[in-house]
Amino acid sequence: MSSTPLVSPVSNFIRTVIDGDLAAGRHSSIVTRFPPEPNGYLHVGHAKSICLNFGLAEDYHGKCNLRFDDTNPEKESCEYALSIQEDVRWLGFQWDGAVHWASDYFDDLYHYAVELIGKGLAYVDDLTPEEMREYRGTLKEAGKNSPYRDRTVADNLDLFARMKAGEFADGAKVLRAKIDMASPNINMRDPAIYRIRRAHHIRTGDKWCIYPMYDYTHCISDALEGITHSICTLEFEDHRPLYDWVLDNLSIACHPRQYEFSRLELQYTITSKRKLLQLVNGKLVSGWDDPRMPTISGMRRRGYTPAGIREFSRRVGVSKSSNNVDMAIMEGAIREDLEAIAPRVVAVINPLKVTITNFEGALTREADFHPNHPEFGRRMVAFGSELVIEADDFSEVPPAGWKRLTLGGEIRLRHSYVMRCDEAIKDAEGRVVELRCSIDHATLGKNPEGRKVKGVIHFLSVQHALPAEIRLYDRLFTVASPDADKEVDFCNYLNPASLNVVQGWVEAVVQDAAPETRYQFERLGYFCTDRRDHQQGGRLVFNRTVTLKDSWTKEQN
RNA sequence: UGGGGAGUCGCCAAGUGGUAAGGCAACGGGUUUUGAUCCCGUCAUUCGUAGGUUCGAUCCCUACCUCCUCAGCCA
Repeated sequence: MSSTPLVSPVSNFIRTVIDGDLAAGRHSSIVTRFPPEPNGYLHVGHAKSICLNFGLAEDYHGKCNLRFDDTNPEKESCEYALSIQEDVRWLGFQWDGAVHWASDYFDDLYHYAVELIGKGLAYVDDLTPEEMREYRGTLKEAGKNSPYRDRTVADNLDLFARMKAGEFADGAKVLRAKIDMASPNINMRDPAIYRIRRAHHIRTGDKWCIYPMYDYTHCISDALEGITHSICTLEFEDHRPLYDWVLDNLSIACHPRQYEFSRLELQYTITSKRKLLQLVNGKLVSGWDDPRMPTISGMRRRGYTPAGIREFSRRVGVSKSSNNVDMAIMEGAIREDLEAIAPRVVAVINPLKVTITNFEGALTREADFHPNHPEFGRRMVAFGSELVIEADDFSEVPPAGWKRLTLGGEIRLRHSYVMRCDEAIKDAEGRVVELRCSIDHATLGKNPEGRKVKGVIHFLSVQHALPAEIRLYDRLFTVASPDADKEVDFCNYLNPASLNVVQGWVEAVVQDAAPETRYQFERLGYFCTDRRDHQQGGRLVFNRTVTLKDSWTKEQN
């Protein structure tokens, strides 16, 4: 039931390119692709890429493929591939046709390699990895040719066939593209395109002992699928000449064009797969889907909505400049969606007992689930002689501008009576432990006469409320760029208060909520029943997705 | 002068040789039985710096400055 905002797409350089290609007749429609390696869980950066690629296909009435770049069997697993598909679908996208795999093209890739060898454009090299690094040169010095570079086509053909046949040990030889060891672009200094690796592949099993490299595979896979615009992040800019070189030298008619955009950097979080893995392995978070994680599964569990994440992606746009996106943009996008779709309900997370001294004759009242959407329905708001309110809503010595409860003061109990606090009862240490209050029986559903009551606070009738576990999340790191300093381990910046679990009370209507049900707890924020631990009709567990905007607290600081 | 990129409001980000969109944030004000939402208003004489071309430059040219990125048989 996510809302679909009727907003126009934001202009960006990729759309400009597409518009030009379409206008010039270079393509009649576009085909994009989202090409993850199934070696980990997707994060918010991938979410941006998904929204970009699938979004472009939608906007231009084209197609978008999901293709797994599964050319490094040692790192890949079916579990990852499955989670990636689930994440893409959850975000609200559907790939064109069946899922594609680079491994679908292993035979083609092999034959194209043979074609390259036949043209004298690839050779089998016996250099060790260390020797290869030495021969490669440096950023400022040209490399030098391998002594094996001039093997004959016949020898290369024979050697490559034997590599495939398993005659050589892992790492003993590689197939290299023969380009230019003096190129200022290191990617063009005879890059390896096939290596020998006896590893079990999740799809081809033990059929192959040689596997193609990314640079060689990606462009051919794109071409084979008829991709028109191959969009990736900026670090592949230097690889584009190689992408083009491979396709220019092969008998493939299709030549997709690669475009690069800057990867997303979100403040107070990290998106490095390696570091995310470190958090999981080090048990610093509960798992890949810990609600504090910037993974898609983590954001989902936290309560972020697909429409909210899509809107976030639209708002941050696509460019080539490095960025450091303010969390407020994400939170704003999430709140906007939740504001429209989340039923309102009451919860008290830091309870203070209130006794109503003149309860006799008090009534209950119906209240809307959403102030601007009567179609969401209504529910009864229970009242009782014993209530709980937020401890924060009472102050003996209120600061200037206070609109909440204070000794002798009146407030409106949301959806109920106007209440006055007559007495504060304290414990031995002087802490307020209970309030004795009285209600104005004439104020149910109407304003009191002769006076204005500004403040409104929420409450729950103890007798009717249900206990619930409420998990309050804050940012995972204490600094905006936790991994900016290479000298300091980002774990030093973990926020010790990123998770605060409290026992609170909720309205009984939420009792039968299914996992992943979203609510606004009035005046507190948006919450979502936990996917894993919440039990419908049983143990109630809520995750705080995001707080409400709070101009009062902000003003106090 | 190794190659490749980027520099427009606090954070994102359009834009074009014709006189700086939008969003987020912020700040005022109004409505409100959520200090929420909603509504109204304010928020870059200026586009990294310095020159040049031009009637006119953020956009073209030159030089400079800053930042990012590349030396896996990873992707």
